[in-house]
Amino acid sequence: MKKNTRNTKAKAEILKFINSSTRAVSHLDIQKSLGEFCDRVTIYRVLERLTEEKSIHRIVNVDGVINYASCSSCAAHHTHNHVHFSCINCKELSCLENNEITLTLPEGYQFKEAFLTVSGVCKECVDRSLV
Amino acid sequence: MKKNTRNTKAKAEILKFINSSTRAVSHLDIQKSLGEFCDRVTIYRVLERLTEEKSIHRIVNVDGVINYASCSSCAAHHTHNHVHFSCINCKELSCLENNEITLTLPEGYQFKEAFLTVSGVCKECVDRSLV
DNA sequence: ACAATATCGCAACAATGTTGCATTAAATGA
DNA sequence: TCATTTAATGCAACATTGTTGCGATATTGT
Repeated sequence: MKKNTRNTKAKAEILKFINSSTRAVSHLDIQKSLGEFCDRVTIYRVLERLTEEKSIHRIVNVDGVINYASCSSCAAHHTHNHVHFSCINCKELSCLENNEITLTLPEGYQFKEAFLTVSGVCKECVDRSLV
Repeated sequence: MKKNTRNTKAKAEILKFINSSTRAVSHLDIQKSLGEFCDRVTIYRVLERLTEEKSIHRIVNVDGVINYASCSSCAAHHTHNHVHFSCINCKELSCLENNEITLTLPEGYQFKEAFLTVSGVCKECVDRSLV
């Protein structure tokens, strides 16, 4: 008995926002963007659904905040172990290219997922602080 | 005008708990362990202080929960970019040896810190589930 | 169009983290 | 040792973030 998912306005709008964003966005980002478009709870539920459908993916930021992205560059090497960059100033979360990593686990360990994030200051914020 | 920190009972007790734990612990773990020993708020403030003093360090777990550890093996190579391993079963958080990583940031970016965590199942849990 | 039911909005709740302020207790020097 | 200074605590109140139940609504297959 498979549960069918429906394409609702909320889902479409949220996915559009995530797809059009250059960085991973949090629940709060979405809420601010959508305004009164839909309820706070709906956003939680849509995000859950979209994640299950694998239309987006979850990234835990270095401050513990969960972000969502449909990061096409991520998708391209989703099975690989690539690194995310998190700006401590503007909170931008992006994918770092050219950082494919080979991880070696000790004998007997089972690998599930890699969470690789570097924190720092992105170019935009560096430039802005120098002005 | 440097601010002096004091060694209080709460701080001592919390640090003792973290040091004696084999895994990284959350605020909730500490609260459960200490019971009525001190206030919830005090734990938050002590953790903040201990982190500033670098007596412990913060690790964001793969589920977004912030954990604290005094991981001695971490301390040894704290300046390097080494990888943590987080067991999804027993929650054990340990350091992975032989995984020194070279990270390359885009031009103009400033590096601050690397958060590298691999989730999976540790040997102990793998063995146990096979029995 | 109609029925089935996935999804929504709302309210209420739970968990987690923060702030202000009066009180307590470390650390220091007399 | 004792008084003084002020860091740290406890408490209350608040803020933020995430969850759950349920009646109402809207999407989808027929």
